[in-house]
Amino acid sequence: MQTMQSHCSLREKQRQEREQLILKAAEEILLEKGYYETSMDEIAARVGIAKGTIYHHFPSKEELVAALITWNIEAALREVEAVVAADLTPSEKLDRLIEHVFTGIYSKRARLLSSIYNGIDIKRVFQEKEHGIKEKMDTLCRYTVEILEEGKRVGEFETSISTQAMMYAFFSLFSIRRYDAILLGGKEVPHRELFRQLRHIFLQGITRKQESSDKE
Amino acid sequence: MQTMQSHCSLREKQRQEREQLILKAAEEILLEKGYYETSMDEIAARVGIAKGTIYHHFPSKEELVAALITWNIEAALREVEAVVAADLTPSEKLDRLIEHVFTGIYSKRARLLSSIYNGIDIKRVFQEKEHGIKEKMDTLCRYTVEILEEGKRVGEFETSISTQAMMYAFFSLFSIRRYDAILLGGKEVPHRELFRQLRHIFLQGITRKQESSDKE
Amino acid sequence: MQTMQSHCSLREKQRQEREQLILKAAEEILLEKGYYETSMDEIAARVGIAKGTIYHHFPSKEELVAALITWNIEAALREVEAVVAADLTPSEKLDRLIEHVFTGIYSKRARLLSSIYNGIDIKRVFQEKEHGIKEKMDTLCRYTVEILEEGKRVGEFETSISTQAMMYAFFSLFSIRRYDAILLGGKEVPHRELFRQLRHIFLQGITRKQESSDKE
Amino acid sequence: MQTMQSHCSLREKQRQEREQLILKAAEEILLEKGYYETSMDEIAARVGIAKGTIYHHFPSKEELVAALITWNIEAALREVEAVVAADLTPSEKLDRLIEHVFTGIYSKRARLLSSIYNGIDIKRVFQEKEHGIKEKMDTLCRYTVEILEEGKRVGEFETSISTQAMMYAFFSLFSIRRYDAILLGGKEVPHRELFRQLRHIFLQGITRKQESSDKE
DNA sequence: AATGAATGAGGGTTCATTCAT
DNA sequence: TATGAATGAACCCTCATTCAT
Repeated sequence: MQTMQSHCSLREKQRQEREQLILKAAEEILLEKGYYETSMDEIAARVGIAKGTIYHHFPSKEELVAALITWNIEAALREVEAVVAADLTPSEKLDRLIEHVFTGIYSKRARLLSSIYNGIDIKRVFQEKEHGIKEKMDTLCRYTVEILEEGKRVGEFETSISTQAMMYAFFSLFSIRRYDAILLGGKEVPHRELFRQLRHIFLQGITRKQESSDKE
Repeated sequence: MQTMQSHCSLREKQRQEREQLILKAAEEILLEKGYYETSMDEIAARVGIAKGTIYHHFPSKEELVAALITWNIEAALREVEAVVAADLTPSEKLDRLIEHVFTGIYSKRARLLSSIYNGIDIKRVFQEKEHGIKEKMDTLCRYTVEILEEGKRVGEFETSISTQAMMYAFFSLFSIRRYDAILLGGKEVPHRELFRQLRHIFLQGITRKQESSDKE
Repeated sequence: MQTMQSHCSLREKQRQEREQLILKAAEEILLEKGYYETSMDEIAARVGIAKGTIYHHFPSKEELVAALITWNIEAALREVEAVVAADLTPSEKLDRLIEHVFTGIYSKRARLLSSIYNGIDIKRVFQEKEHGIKEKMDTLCRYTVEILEEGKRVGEFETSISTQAMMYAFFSLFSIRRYDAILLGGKEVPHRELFRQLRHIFLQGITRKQESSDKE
Repeated sequence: MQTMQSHCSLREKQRQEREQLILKAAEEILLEKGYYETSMDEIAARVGIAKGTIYHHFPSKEELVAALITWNIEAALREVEAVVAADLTPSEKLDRLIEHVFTGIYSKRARLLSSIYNGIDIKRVFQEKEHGIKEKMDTLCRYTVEILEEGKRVGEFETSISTQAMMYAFFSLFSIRRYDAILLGGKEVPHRELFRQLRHIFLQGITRKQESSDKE
């Protein structure tokens, strides 16, 4: 029985490892080529397994991508939770969050999540209840909203700006890499510096000023 | 001769009308479904013509989309030119530009242009010289850069923030609608108000302050 | 009435001229590209008329090609008839015929006819009765057969070789250009000399020898 | 290991068999209808497989045909090599070669090879280096040239006829079946006898004569 | 469980032919 | 009658998914 146990868990472990490899490969290719230009063949080839094997782990291409997204969102969620739980002022928390966004933005995760919200691509996967992607995303938002509203309460953030607008501004940071092609034209950028300045713009934009602000 | 004239121009007019119809339909479906999920069949069906007819107007799906993009960029370019040429302070110019972006953002144009920079999708079309899309995009950027740098010169914008960073921040406004699904959750928004606030965040973020700014 | 007459015949003349232009253009492109790679669009473009106009002269692409073939075969037939009617020995007649073949082979006509018998391409057109292509071709053959058999009667050609075999050998001369690509490899040939030698091989091959020949 | 071996080779064997079936079917239809009238659908249907399956074996229609041609040329090459290596006089070698041509001519191979040099059809496939078709064809020619020139050296063939002309005459034998439709008119022929006589014409045509030859 | 060949619906594209102007 | 835009069937090819081994 024990043998069977360990046998099973070994199996299970191998299975999980394999699954990770598939997700890894899928992520890479997805980032390189996008959803539609990524074929199951290529994923299988990169992992070094047969195409059919992927279907033992994921029932369809869409589900594979959904799993990938779920996995990434959960990771993001954990990070955000840590930030929220930390003993910091709202400004500092937001700062950390932006740090994560940017560190991530030039890393795989954010680019993947961004490429996913690339609008139309895989939209349907998101709406489907089973993966709870929407729910997790909502939780993620709620945490951020909490920080912002706490910031307003303690007078750090401008109360005349709706939290929703702040959220939009915050999320728009995720999309920044999309404009590399236009704004860089091939040149390299010192990412850190760019990040520092963008963070400044954003924080400056939402920070509370003594003598009010926009009256229009 | 007159007959020929009018005959020709009638033909030509009909041709152009049809072309517009095709572009219109393509734009709609493209916005709904994205590049890959949009089939020539469906476009034809929506216009109410045969699939082959599309190919009398556009040599390929890619070219059809390229035409659509070109058309939209040119329109944007004209608007930006008008703003640049106007007798306004840099702040006011930028304000107008953002106005356009937002008016557009909840219009087809910006969503289309945004969905285009969706990363990988139609990238190749962009690089191809013939359409001059890249060039027009560059021109568009240059205009914006001019406004920003003029603003720095006259002391309206913060000189310690690189123009590039400002550009990134500005362009990120284009992507805002992508987060509707997460941040709205189906609710409607008072777009005008959201726009006003986002504009505020952005302008506030780049505006020059008396008592310094970036403390990091 | 007379006016109408002449009016009609003028019309008719113009019509015929137009038809010739179409046939001419079709012939050119057919020779360049073959049947399937030749499009009605291209033919119309080369003539400088609208595609629809071709259909006022020829009910279909196949019929257009059939007309072209018929036209060429009739011309060939006239030439052969002239040779047959001339006051020459069978050897001399055959010589003239070969001359025609070769002069033609490096001319449009033979290449066209050859490209047509390129096997499969337009086979069906040939079988169709209406154009009488088959009949004309048969007539053409009969003339040649007559020459060969007369040659046998007067002792010029080898009687132990069947006329049919001679015919096959004779016709095979038509296909010679097909091997240019392999046998020339880009080099130019002195066609006249090549022709002279091939004629020699053929005539030598069928000429009567004193001491018989192949017994096997 | 054994299992894997046999497993692999079984797979591989099946694969090869299937590939042969596809080539077989393609050959048949190609001969019946020619390149352009042959559709992948029909090939698949004749084999009794799905269209997509063909693409697991050949990356495109052109490549499928190229494979077919390559296969046939290689077979021809082997035969020719055997003849060349044999201990025979040039005349005898040529005789054997013609034998092959004719045996083949009423077999699939020669008809296919002939239909291929049908001018424009599949030309491009030939020029492409990868298949080495051109090279193999050249080798094939070289062998034949060797025989002819050896024959001239030993006084069997007429030195006043260029080897090139002989080659043209020789190759023209390949095209003979094309004239069946005209020269046979549906009747059957005793192929052996026809072959004997054509061979005679050809050999007689190039054989050295005591009392000169070409009188022009 | 792993394999990878087979499937077949679906996509983009071409082009002979039709037909309203 | 000439035009050329519209048509739509047919083609080649791709790829997510299935299934026999």
